[in-house]
Amino acid sequence: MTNLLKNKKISETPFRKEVLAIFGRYNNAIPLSIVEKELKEYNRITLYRTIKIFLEKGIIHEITISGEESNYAVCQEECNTDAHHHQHIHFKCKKCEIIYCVEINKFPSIALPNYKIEQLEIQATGLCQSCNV
Amino acid sequence: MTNLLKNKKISETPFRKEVLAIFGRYNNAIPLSIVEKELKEYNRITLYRTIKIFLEKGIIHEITISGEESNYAVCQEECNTDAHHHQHIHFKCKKCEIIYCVEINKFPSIALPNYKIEQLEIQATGLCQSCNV
DNA sequence: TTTTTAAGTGCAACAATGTTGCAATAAATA
DNA sequence: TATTTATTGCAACATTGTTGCACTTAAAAA
Ligand SMILES: [Zn+2]
Ligand SMILES: [Zn+2]
Ligand SMILES: [Zn+2]
Ligand SMILES: [Zn+2]
Repeated sequence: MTNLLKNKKISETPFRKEVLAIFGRYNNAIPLSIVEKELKEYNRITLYRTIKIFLEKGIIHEITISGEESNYAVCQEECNTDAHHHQHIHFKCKKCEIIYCVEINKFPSIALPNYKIEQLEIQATGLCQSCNV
Repeated sequence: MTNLLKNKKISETPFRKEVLAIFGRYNNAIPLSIVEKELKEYNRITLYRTIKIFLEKGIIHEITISGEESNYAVCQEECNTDAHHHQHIHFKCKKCEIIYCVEINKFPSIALPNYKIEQLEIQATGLCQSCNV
């Protein structure tokens, strides 16, 4: 996790390491508000810039759901500035409201007449492993 | 289109009719900035409240793509406050950048062990009918 | 390791976006 | 038409995100 910053060719500062460590402690996507809560003290602007560069460099990716706060989760290693290479869906649990990145082996494909589909992004809602009892 | 407001049980005001007419003139999703451009003069707050109630009542739905302005498109008749009943995907063209609501007859389904999936939302990117030549 | 260079941080100030209370106004209902 | 109810516009505010610039820190070179 630590060498991720070096791998992505951005300076390894204490603040960035700390933010990255927070993401690492969760195995689901988290909103900025949680990052802020976990940081004892921080500069609002620096945090914005950190999130921005993490997104640009493919360190994290953003999950947006209409009417809700954006969530962020660490990317796969292969992601970069130009493209994200995820083979997962974003699953939001209706009960615990946690958003998970769920790996999926056979990604569905759809065809639309006259359209050329290059990429699919899937968001699912329902009950997660813990809540589906 | 006009009686849509009555059907959804909200007051039929000149402003609301005008905003609804703008959505009706497009056959794709549009951002707030286009609505604003089409309105000769308008009150910013009233527009926000109009969009908000349209969303709540299931008159329009919101399409959010990470890092981009939200887009809005008219809903199917069956949509309501509690649930949207769309059988379509959101397709964003890489070239013209327009976002379309594309009807799809066989909606894909996915299964995840231990998860209970209740709803899927799909966003696709590629080339639209016009740009795919 | 020290020096040089490049990048990151924090402050101030600003811009954009969204919200709320309240009085005036308009729409729906009786 | 009169009454009730909902909508609108204003002012003021809250939140979110951005930019320029000086200062500090990290990385690279010597
Ligand atoms: Zn859950
Ligand atoms: Zn993800
Ligand atoms: Zn196109
Ligand atoms: Zn749609």
